Amino acid sequence: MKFFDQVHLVVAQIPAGRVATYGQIARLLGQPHAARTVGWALRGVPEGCAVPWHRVVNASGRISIRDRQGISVQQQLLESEGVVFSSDGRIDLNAFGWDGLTEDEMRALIADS
DNA sequence: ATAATGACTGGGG
DNA sequence: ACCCCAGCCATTA
Repeated sequence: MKFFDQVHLVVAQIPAGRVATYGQIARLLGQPHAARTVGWALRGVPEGCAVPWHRVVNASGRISIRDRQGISVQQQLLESEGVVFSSDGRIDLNAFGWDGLTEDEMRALIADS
């Protein structure tokens, strides 16, 4: 299984109303320095795909998309799930951050496919 | 096989 | 707290 697929698998575990960071996903997959690659993996997620790509933001609680279009789209999706953005466009990770998965849960997840 | 490409990060200034 | 910069890494536009 490719790294990208594993990324999609993990991201699919993030519950609505919660957010994770690129680095966090990378660490869960045992590649603590592949945060950029995680972003790359999400960039190509098709529109109707089940992967909740919008629930991933950067370590400072901000949206990392380049164009304004995408930013508003992601922010809108998150707000519709109850995630609150501060006036400067930041999310309080202490309040909305995802706990992640235990090592056991991770093993079970990667086991299939 | 090589080089280029980022939706990243942590540390320093 | 903010900006800049040097690592980092799977994939291949």
